[in-house]
Amino acid sequence: MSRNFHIIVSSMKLTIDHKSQVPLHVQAEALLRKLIESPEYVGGKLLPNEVELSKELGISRTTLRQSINKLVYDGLLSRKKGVGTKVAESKSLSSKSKNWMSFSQEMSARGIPIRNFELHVSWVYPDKRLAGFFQIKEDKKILKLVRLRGRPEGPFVYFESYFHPNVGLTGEEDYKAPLYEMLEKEHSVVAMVSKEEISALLADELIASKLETSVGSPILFRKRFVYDIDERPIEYNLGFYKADSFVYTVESRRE
Amino acid sequence: MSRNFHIIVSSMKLTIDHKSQVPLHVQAEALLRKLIESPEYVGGKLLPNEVELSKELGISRTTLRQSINKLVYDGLLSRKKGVGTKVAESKSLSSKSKNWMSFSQEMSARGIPIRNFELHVSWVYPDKRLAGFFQIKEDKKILKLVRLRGRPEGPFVYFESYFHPNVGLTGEEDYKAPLYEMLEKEHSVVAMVSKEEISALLADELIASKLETSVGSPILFRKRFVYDIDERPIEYNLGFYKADSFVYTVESRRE
DNA sequence: TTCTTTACTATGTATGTACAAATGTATTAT
DNA sequence: ATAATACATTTGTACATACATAGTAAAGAA
Repeated sequence: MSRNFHIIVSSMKLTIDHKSQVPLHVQAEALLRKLIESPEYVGGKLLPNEVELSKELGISRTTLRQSINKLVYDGLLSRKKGVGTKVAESKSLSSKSKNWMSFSQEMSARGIPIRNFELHVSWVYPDKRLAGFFQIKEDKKILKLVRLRGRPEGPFVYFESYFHPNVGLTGEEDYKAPLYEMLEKEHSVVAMVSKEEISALLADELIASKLETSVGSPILFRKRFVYDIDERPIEYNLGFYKADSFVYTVESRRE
Repeated sequence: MSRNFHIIVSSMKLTIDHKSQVPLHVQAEALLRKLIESPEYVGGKLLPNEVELSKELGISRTTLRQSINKLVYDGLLSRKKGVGTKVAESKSLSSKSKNWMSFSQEMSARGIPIRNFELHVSWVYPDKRLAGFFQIKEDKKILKLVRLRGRPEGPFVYFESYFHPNVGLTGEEDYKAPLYEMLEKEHSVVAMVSKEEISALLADELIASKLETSVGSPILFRKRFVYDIDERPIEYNLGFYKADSFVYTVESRRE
């Protein structure tokens, strides 16, 4: 007989599916992430102890600890020997940070009219890096979207985007409209988490010609990894910004 | 009979002491940190596999994995199933905005030793921009802090900081310690909000010479405005990062 | 050759177990 | 009352073990 392992918090039922392909410690981590959002625990109440919780979820204490460790490392939980585990007081400000916007939203928020200079849609084989990010095989084609956008006077950003096959894009969509809105309405894909890496580099010939600048001019380079609510990868995005016409802003607040 | 567990790399003998009070996984982590600094492994050579290595060190595979996991999380190692573990190619540093950390905290969290190459403290008249930000008159001197910091091998960031007079800095403080902690403890000033503008530029002569790179190389430029709990300005900070050794990361989550 | 199958290697996932150490609480002795 | 002691609780450390899965390479079939 197959039991159904779960935990109920704020009349919300969080379960672990032992038949799922998703590793148990990943499921447990996702579950804990939701758990610690609930008002019951943000107040500083201790979580159920590890032995209890592992029993409730039907996983071993070792596996559970694997998940907890990650959250501790991320600064979401804090533990004390002999006491217990609770939501960290300085619960990261990531959730509060408001920089979750699509390009068009970012621009219109600044009052800048957008123009699309180029737009190419194609199906390509992922390289190792992409296949790794999307967790797919390299012989499975994915949608590639290349966009050159900017102000009426001229382009200032060159995008290269790749999308996970499961997102269900056909390549026939209207890519002039805000992308994430379209994904949500037409494909029921909700972009939830975005991880970005920002660095600087010099324009090579391709980038320089696209952005109508000279080789060796400074470029703000942004890699963006977008995930849905279950931390599944949706989009891999490379953005090359002309540094003299774009500034990336971040606002963070300690809690 | 007590065996002596160790590993030899670059004629350096790294050992694990089973009689020590320090937990084995902590010792193993420290050992691996040294190990992966050696030229043998930075080249991309695979580390000994987990089963072998755990035997050599006289610890269980589980314990060893605990150490490796942490280094993977810190971005120092990368693993591939069926292949092995090696030093991550882009062993470049990154800054996680979500944790609201000072430079030294960011670095020490990643196990990177910091070195201060230069440190200059002076009192200067603010220019218009600074006076405007701090809401003070231009004839009121403010504290200027210039720092050149980086890894033992060489500097990778050049900071220019200015502080509001009301913060109460005398210029005699210990600026090698984490700055915001010191402000909080000794001057009861709590940094709360940080607004950052990130862009790219080319190294000019000053920056190039300080960062030991060439004129025209790509620099990640970060302006940082720091405010206290009442939104009063505390610090104005300019950071010039060598782009090839620093990546700025942002993680955001929609609510 | 070229493709397929097979074997091997290394990491990934998961469990069960045992004892250590820190903390808080209840009990007892002074 | 106060201090010392004992006990229960909870996380921390550590091990042995088993099987799953991805990647690589060698052997075999077309």
